[in-house]
Amino acid sequence: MDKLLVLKALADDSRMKLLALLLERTYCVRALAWKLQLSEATVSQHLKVLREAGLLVGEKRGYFMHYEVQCGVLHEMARELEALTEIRRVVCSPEIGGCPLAEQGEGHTRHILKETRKKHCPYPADNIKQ
Amino acid sequence: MDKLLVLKALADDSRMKLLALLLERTYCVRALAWKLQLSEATVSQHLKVLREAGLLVGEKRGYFMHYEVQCGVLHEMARELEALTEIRRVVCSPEIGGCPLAEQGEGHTRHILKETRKKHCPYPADNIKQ
DNA sequence: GTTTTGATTAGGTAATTACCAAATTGAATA
DNA sequence: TATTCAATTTGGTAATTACCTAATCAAAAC
Repeated sequence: MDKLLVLKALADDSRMKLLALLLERTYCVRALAWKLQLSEATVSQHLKVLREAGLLVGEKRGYFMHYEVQCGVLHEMARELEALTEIRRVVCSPEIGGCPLAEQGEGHTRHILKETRKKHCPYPADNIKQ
Repeated sequence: MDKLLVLKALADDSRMKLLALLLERTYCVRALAWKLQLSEATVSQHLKVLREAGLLVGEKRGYFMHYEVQCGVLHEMARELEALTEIRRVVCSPEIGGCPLAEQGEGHTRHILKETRKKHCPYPADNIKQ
């Protein structure tokens, strides 16, 4: 799953409406266009974006396309957002083993010298350039 | 929470990276710009988008801004995606009480007459216009 | 085989977005 | 009070996107 592609697909009002409609039942493109007050071409393009993100799978039945929402991708995406929140903050605690940032070679150690900056920005100006 | 605003904010690679970085710890804008190889102005604008979506809250401490990721909004967003998947399909089942779509005045009843279309598109062409 | 018809693609436009350099802001310090 | 400096805003550009109409495609019906 391409996380970014899915988010971009979801980040549009018309496409969210299409998903919601297609979750409820099957609609032909003309019906979707009518519901959203858009041209069929525009709807078709939105459906393509959703398809390319993996959120829809289409199948032609008779005259009409039948689109099915891939709930699995929605679940996966939700899980990805949850996973983000699980990132824990790195904190300096000299008492119990020093500062994990000091070893990263990211210029953090310098701050220990400059007290005023230590508390504020782990990347002071004179440490970033170059 | 403006769902669409949050999705739009998340649907960008740079902004996702900013969130991930800021979840781990505080960075000054210059540090973020350096990490992402973007100008400080650009990063500042991305931070604004994230702020306006409610994903970040900033506080000035000394010279520097301290941004905090609002995990609550991420959780909410994840929950919204889950909620989407909970939409259940409406199905016609004449045996147990007829067709729930027939009463919606959406032109569904007509399909019962046109057998070939009934199975495919609930909105045939001649039923949509106007 | 030709016609019909739902869906897609092509071509073009207006609006939005991502980016940068330069100017501005405003809190902290000297 | 004046200066410093991180962050933001402004102004401008190139790329992307959402939308339309018209043309094309492909399956079904005749």
